[in-house]
Formats: sequence, structure tokens, C-alpha cells
Amino acid sequence: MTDASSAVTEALPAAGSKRRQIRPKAERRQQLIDATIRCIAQHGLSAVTMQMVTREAGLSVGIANLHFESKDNLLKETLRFVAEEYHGGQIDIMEGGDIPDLGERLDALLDFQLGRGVTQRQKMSVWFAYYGEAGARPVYQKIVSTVDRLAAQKLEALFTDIIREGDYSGVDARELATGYSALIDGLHLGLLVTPRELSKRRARAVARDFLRRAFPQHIH
Amino acid sequence: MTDASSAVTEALPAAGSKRRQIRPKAERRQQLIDATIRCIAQHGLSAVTMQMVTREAGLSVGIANLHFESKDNLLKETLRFVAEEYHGGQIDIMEGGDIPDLGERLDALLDFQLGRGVTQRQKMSVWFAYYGEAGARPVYQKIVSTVDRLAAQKLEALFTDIIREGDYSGVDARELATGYSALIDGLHLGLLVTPRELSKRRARAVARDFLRRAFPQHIH
DNA sequence: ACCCAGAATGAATGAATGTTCATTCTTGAT
DNA sequence: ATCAAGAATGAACATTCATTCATTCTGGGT
Repeated sequence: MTDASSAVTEALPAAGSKRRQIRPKAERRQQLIDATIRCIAQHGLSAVTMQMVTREAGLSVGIANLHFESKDNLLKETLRFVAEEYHGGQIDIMEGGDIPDLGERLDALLDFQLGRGVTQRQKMSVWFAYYGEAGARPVYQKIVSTVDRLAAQKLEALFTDIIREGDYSGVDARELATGYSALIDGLHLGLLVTPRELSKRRARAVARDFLRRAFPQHIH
Repeated sequence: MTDASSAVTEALPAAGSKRRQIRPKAERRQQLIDATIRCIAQHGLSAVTMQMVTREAGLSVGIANLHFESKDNLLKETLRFVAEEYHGGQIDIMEGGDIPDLGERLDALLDFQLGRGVTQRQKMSVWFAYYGEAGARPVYQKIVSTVDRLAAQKLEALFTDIIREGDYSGVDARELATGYSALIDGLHLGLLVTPRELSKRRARAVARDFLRRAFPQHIH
């Protein structure tokens, strides 16, 4: 799975253009989801309105209810998209047919989780906005749980392989995977809330340290 | 700092009682903040209304604007309270005049961070609800950063002491403190969003494992 | 060249919410 | 007993927002 955010760079209309464009359903849906992501990142989940989203997308208000039944549904689908994109990216790397060396695969995973530019920050905002509501909204919990579980399994499998290859003893793959996932989540939080005190560079160093302590032969 | 949530267990009025009670300002403020916490935990930050909060507190709507200027301010003060309570509790333990043994002090810290009953879950919900909005609201970022920074310093100091006492080499107190904090935050997230897959017991085991790997002589 | 299925629009609607403030009530002091 | 200070109330108001739908417009098929 790859970044589908800017899949369609529809030739942006000239400033004052009011020309009405007809597009297939799937495309409009994605366009609205992308706009929703930007709005959440910029204004916060609780401040997002339909007018805001549709204006950001350059569309009229009615269209949101045409392609998604309601605001609730639009938000739900947006979460699903972000969750699947993020976890899908991880899973692609972990299954990693293209990277045979396990140590390098770990490196790639870490780069994916803590790398990238501004886009990543946008996604992070969305991510945690939903986490914040998850305690009160079972629907969100379910969406996240579903993709999360799969990613957790893949990570455990990767760790198991590494433990076997390195003959590490006294290390439990499942427990370590839980710890690593939690560590990454926590670092994301730090990057989001206290960017002054936690640079991306340091976050990477911390995560790498965790892995090095567990798998010294694989991380140098 | 201790739990002040239920500081005043005002003799609850009989079912139909409409007796108007006059109370000092500070007490009403706390009463409203407590109600806000419960509402956020149960309904999510974005669904909280003034009517909801004041009804939960057993008071009229007008009173919220009497003691806090606005809803925004009430939410801000609620965050401040939760942040100070949580970080204050940690700091009390870390400074820990009452626990001279450093290993035991670490244990106590871990118990505080991942222990307790339902109350703790309520606080967690609130905590992350705000984190979710922090990306878009500098005010929240500032409140959290301020208390966070102090707790981080204390943790680093504690780790430094432990490193000296245990003669651990190749370990950087600051980096380790960042990692441990992130790990705890991540585990909180897991407990909140995927309680099915991460039990409190396992979360504690994971955190303890992290510490044991760093300070093997202090954690058995 | 014509047509029409259905995509897109945005003004209108009704419900929900934050805030105000005129009024009522409580309490401690005199 | 009486009174004043100010705590508490909740109906009323203005605003904002999600949703609807009558209407307009587009583009592929004929």
C-alpha cells in the first residue's frame, strides 16, 4: 500500500473558475477524505465542520452528504483510510520480500515510522485526534483494533525470525513487539505535543536504542 | 500532590431535593472540573456540552460561566488539573524522600503509572482527548509541555542516580528517560484503545522489562 | 446534434449549543 | 429579626452547524 493522498492531481482550475466538474464517485470520496485530513490536522477534530471540509476540497456542501451519508460517516471513513494507510505501509515493509536482510528490514521499518516530512505530521495529528475519542466511541476502537492486530502479528513474526537468526535468549517476541509498538506510539505523541523537546532525530535514536538493546547483532 | 477529585463528598441531597446550596468558589470550581472529566471520559471531548457538564455536576447552566468565563476556559482548566495531578503524582514519587531504595522507587513509579482501577481509565481518556487536539491548539500544548518538562527532568535525575549507583556503562540517562516516558505513554494508549489485546498486567510486564534491560541490578 | 442519467450546487431548514442576565435564594453579620 | 452581598438559577437569545432537496449543469451514448 502506498500514499494515495495525491493520487489525482486534478488540473487546478484558475483562481476564479466556477466550472462544475463531474468526476467518478471514488475520486470525489478520496478528495473529501484528503480534505478532512488536512482540516483535522489544522483545526482539530472537534472544530471540523462540513462547510470547512467541502470548502477545503473546493466543492459544495451538499456533495459530502451525497458521497458519504453523514458527517459521522465521513469521519469514520477518514479514520479507516489513515489507519489502513499507516498500518499497510508497515506491513509491506515487514513482509518485505524486497529486503532480505532482517536487520535492514528493521531499519526500514523504523525509517517509515519516524521518518518523512510534513505530511507525516498531518497524519499523526489525525491519528491521535481519533485516539482521543476512541475511549467514548466503540466504532473507532474497532477500526483501529482491526488493523492494529494484523500489524502486531506481523511485527511479532518478524521479531521471532530475528530472535531465531540471532540466537537471542531470554527474549519474548510478543512482549518485545508490544513494547516496541508502544514506544513508537509514545514517540509519535512526543513529536506531536512537545516537538520542542523531542526532535525527530532524537526519537529515531531512542527507538534504535531500544532495538539495539534487544537485537545487538542486527542493529549496529 | 494527591487525588483531589472527591475531596468534598457533599452530603448528596435526597432524590427530589431542589434545595439550593451555596458553596465557596474553589469548591464549585473543583466540582465542575470533576464533572467535566467524567463527561469527557464517557462521551468524548468533542461531544461535551455545558448542559451535560452542569447536569452531571448537579448544578444549573449559568454557574459554569460564573466560575469559569467560558466553555473554552473550563476545558483548559480541566486539562491543567489533570496534567498537574498526573505529573505531580509522578514527581512526588521520584523525589521520594519516603523511599530511599532507588530500585523500589522505580517500582513505585511504575505502579503509579500503570496501576489503579477505573478512575485511572477515566483520567487516561481525558489525557488523550486533549493530546488529540493539541496539534491544533497551542494553549493545550503549552499546558502539557510545562508540566511535562519538569517530570522529564526529575526522571532524568532519578535515572542518573541509578546509573551512578549501579555503575552502568554505555547508558545515557536522558535518552533512556525519553524512551521510558514514551513507552509509558504508548502503553496507556494501548490500554485505552485496545484493552482486549493489552491487559494491565502485560503492560506492567513490558515496562518492567524495559527497565530491567537497562538497570538489571535494580529490577529483579 | 441531441438527450438524459446522475453528479453537483447552495439556499433553506430545523435542531443544538454557548452565553447572557433579570430574578431568586442563602447565609452570615448586625 | 433584618439586611445586604453575592451565589445560583434557567428561560431567552443569537449563533452555528448538519442535513435536505429543488434546481442546474455535465458529458457520454446515440
